[in-house]
Amino acid sequence: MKELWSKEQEIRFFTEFRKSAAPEQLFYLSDDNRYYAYWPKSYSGSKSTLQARNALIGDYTEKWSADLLSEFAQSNGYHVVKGAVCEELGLPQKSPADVAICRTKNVYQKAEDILLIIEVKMSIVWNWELQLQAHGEKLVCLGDYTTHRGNPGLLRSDTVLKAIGKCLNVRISSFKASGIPIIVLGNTPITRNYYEKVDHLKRGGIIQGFWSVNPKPLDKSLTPRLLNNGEESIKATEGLGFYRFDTYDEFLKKLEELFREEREFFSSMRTEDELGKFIEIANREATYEKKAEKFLTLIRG
DNA sequence: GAGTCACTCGTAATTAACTA
DNA sequence: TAGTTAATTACGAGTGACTC
Repeated sequence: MKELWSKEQEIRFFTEFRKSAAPEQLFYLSDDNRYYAYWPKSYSGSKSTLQARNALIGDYTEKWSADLLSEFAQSNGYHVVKGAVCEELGLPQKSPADVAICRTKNVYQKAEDILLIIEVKMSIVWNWELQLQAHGEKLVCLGDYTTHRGNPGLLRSDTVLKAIGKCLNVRISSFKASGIPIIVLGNTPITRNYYEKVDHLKRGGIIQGFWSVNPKPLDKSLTPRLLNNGEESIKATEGLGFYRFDTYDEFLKKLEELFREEREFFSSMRTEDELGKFIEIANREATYEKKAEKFLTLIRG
């Protein structure tokens, strides 16, 4: 049984990379010689911007996401591919799919063998202090993302926009992309400003969901911790464009749902007269599937 | 070795919301 | 209406991987 994102995963990240990286590569060093993962909001000393950690986080979270999907893929006879390349779908070697579920295990994929594309946008969510001690070292959690200056993962508008851009690039690359679902996988909520936008993206068939695999991004004290806008971490948006998973089973269920039905993305800018004609022609076909096929052929013609 | 790109995150600048 | 605070956007930073 796989586990979703939690403090445990972040401890593993720091523990793993501390074997090969100096504390200064993973933590900020404050004026009073303390190592912080993020600058605490209460800290007022001199600050720097840590860059050496970025690529490590990207790599770690992509591997972790691939592992999270591996059981599901295997049980269905598919493969999880990290960094899948498919020129046809606008996924060149320079900007491959972070993770994909495919029919084969090759990095180089044909469009028809790709079943799901996943864009991973994850960060370190909590703040941590590395305490060096005489006998080893200790990681102490200092608080959730409301307590530090960092704005992790999908809480950043530019991260969300970048994810949308990449997904859109795949969608418009080829008609072969129109049946492949695309998911943005994160470990934070999204900001209120994007609630309606992610729902529109889902309804429009561009991105099938912004999924958070972090069940408890906020620490709760005896009284529930509220965000500035007066709400706790959001479970889902109205149109399910954003969805937070609380258990691995729930995640599996949603994945199965995604694979169960074949979908077709289409977009167009046609006059009502043209659309009416297309519908009339398509309606002459015998079955709903045939009607849809005919309609899509006409609209793409 | 130069150039390009993508990674994430700090912060300046801008916009929105609130208060007196 | 002006001043203040909060929220959001956009830019640019260092690094490693990659290509030529």
